Amino acid sequence: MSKSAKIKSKEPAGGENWAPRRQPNQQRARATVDAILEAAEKVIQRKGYADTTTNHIAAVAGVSVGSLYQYFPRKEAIVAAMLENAVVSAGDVLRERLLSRMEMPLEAGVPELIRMILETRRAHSFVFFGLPREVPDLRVISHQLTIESFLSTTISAYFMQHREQIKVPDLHTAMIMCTHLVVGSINTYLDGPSPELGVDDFVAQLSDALLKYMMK
Amino acid sequence: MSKSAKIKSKEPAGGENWAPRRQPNQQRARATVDAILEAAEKVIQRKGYADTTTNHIAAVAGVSVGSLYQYFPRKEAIVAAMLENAVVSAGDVLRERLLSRMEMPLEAGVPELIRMILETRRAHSFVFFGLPREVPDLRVISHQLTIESFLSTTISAYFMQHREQIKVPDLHTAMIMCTHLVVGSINTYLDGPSPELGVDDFVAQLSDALLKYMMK
Amino acid sequence: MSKSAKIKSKEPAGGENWAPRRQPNQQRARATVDAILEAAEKVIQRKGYADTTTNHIAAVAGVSVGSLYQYFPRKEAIVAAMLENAVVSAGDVLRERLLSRMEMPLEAGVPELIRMILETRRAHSFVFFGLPREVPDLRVISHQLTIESFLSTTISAYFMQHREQIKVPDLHTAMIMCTHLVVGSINTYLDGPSPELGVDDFVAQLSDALLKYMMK
Amino acid sequence: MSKSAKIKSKEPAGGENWAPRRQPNQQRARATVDAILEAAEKVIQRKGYADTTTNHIAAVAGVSVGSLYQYFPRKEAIVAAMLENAVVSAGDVLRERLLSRMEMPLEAGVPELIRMILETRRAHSFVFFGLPREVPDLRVISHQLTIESFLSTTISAYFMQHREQIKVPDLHTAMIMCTHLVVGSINTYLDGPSPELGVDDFVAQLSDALLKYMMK
DNA sequence: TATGAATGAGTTTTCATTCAT
DNA sequence: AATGAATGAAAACTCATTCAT
Repeated sequence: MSKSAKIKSKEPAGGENWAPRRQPNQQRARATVDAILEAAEKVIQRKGYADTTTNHIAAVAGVSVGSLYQYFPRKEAIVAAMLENAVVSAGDVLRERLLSRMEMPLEAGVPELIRMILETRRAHSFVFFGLPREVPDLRVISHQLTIESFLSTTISAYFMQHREQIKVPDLHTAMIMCTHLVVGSINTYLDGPSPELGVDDFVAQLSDALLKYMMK
Repeated sequence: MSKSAKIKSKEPAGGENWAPRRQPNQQRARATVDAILEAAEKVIQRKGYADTTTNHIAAVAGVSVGSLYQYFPRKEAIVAAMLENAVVSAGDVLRERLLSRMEMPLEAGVPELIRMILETRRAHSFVFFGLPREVPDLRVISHQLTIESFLSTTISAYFMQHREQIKVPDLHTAMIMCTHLVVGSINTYLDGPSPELGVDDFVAQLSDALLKYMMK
Repeated sequence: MSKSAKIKSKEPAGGENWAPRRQPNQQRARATVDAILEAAEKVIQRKGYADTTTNHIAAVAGVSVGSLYQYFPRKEAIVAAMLENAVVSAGDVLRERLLSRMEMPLEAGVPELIRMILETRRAHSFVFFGLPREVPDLRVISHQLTIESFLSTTISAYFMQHREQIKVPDLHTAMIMCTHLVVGSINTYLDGPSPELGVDDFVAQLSDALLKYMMK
Repeated sequence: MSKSAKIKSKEPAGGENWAPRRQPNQQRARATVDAILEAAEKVIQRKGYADTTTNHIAAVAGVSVGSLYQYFPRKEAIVAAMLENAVVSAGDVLRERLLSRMEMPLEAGVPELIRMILETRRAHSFVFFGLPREVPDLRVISHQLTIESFLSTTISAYFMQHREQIKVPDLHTAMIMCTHLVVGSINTYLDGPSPELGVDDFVAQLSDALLKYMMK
């Protein structure tokens, strides 16, 4: 039983409610929510989710626990919001940058694409890698929401644009495989301890592998 | 000193102690330890580490909490032991199977290698993927101990054996990159929800990509 | 960090922190603290410190354990607070009463003084005698804080006031000795099982001994 | 409820049984008992009674817990035995030394007596002072058994021997008072932190006070 | 008689969440 | 809307004691 579940549940036991408790439409409220989210990221990053107390988050945010619970019905709702924020913003950035490179030829575009993904992941590293790992109940929503799906779409979209250059018997399979190769390698690369490969080298090699895979 | 005080100063304030508290040299003890480990795997897999209580593990193992703590000084020590067990046994299997395939030509050996790694990982899936994610303090030792390093060595060893067929400017870089590609892709593949690609297809594709990458 | 891990590293590893966790500035809080302190005295007196659980104290105080720990970071902090309270209040009483008797001649003043000390000690008997004995870690602070030092000062002050009547070669030594005689005898008297000597007799005899000791 | 009481009591709930479980009549057994007692003193002195586990005592004694419980039915029985040992041996020493000084005149005998008591107490300091304080349930038996009563008897005996020199209206009261003065002062003296008075000075002053008190 | 593995009730302490003000 | 005191269920861990071998 998770800690939240342990609590004498006053909620009539309906489905989970991940949404913030109220839409903060007023400025003051918006500021409060932001302060909480910021504080949460700071604190959780330092101490880990399990060791972060809502009271501590509230204190760092400069609000009372009561206020915190006004906007987030349970602890997990805070990290859910963090994740959503990050995913949305990262997705926006990615989409935008991709659009302007859609026409780039594969030889130049693939390294660009890889680098973009790498950087986006690194920028939000903690939220993307750390959080879903530490918050068990977040994993469910994480897999749907995570940038993974954005990436998959993004990558596919780009390759579809250049599909006539691609020499593979089954395009769909290749798409999936590309996603695995790109996302997987980047994960392993970023997740490991200090890498034995410079970023530029890594990007170059991965691009090389990808291009060879797809263009005979 | 009161009970609470005991907690503070029990360990002489050195680094963490992951080792089992005593070596069970009698068979009754050995059985207890095994039962605990088995129960732990079962329970943690089902409920997640954070939601698993030591009392529950003990109950499932059919022993008392006291016995549990006789052999594992803290909750984390249990999962540490699980991880070590899995890493060692997986490593053994892998090494052995690899040796008998060392002479296989790349075209046949690479798929074999990939499949072997994939299967080993899948067999111990939870311990390799789930555990280190859920147990923050395990991550440190996990990275050193994890099969990752075995894999890296394993893969490198095989490719070195066939290095004259490999057409890459920098063999070292290629080795590293191969590890990222293999391990990363397999992780992503296994880690995702139900895969859109059959195992055979996945292995075939990954092998294809790898061979192309390394042999022009 | 898991629950157990929290325990280890909660306090930044400095010296013990005996201070109450927060200053109860609101009256509700003040009432809670007082209730806890009262309950603690009652319960510990009856069952002994080692056999008193914080849950029980809280229950008797009519508050939740959580509240208890809001104000007292560890079990020992409760008795530390009790001791400090008692020492301060006893010291105040003693000082005040002594001042109004400073001019009393030795023959009348010494019995007065002895009786005062006896009564003060008896009033707070448990806190002064029992507590420091039962709570090992309290002993350190107890010796500095204890009324012992107050007594020593108090007694010395009075005798210094009348030093011209005192016929001893070394006034300093005599002062120290007097403290030992008074405090020691009173301790033994109060600490024993039912005394074989009435209080009045005891005070008279001790006064007698003291006066003879100091005035030839 | 004390810890021992908590245990599912297999004992039919008769009166306490403080006696060692069996009379160790064989050599090996005697050695075991002694080893346990020695280990107990060493360990308890260092860590305090509450923090000393029976397992630890057994380990230090070089025997198994099982053996320990063969001879001491409960943890407290160990300290009870320690106390009894000390009291008996101290009593013997005291009695013997006193007998040879019975005829000494008060002026020389009183300092001798005081020094004897002081030294005996200091020699067994921990057992006499520390133990009874730390072991709640020991206090009952402690008061009857403690050297206190020996002292009282001892002191009285000596003074009775010289009662014709004593000029007090009520000899009985004086006896009691003397015990309080001697025992109390010595306690306070020994119990305090580093004393401000040398032993010789202390003995001299206390003797002085005593003699003046009793001989006008 | 010795051993030491096993027991399990009981303790301290935490922290998500509520609610009176 | 905000505050922060109060709540209390639950978890990790200990250790006196037992008992099968």
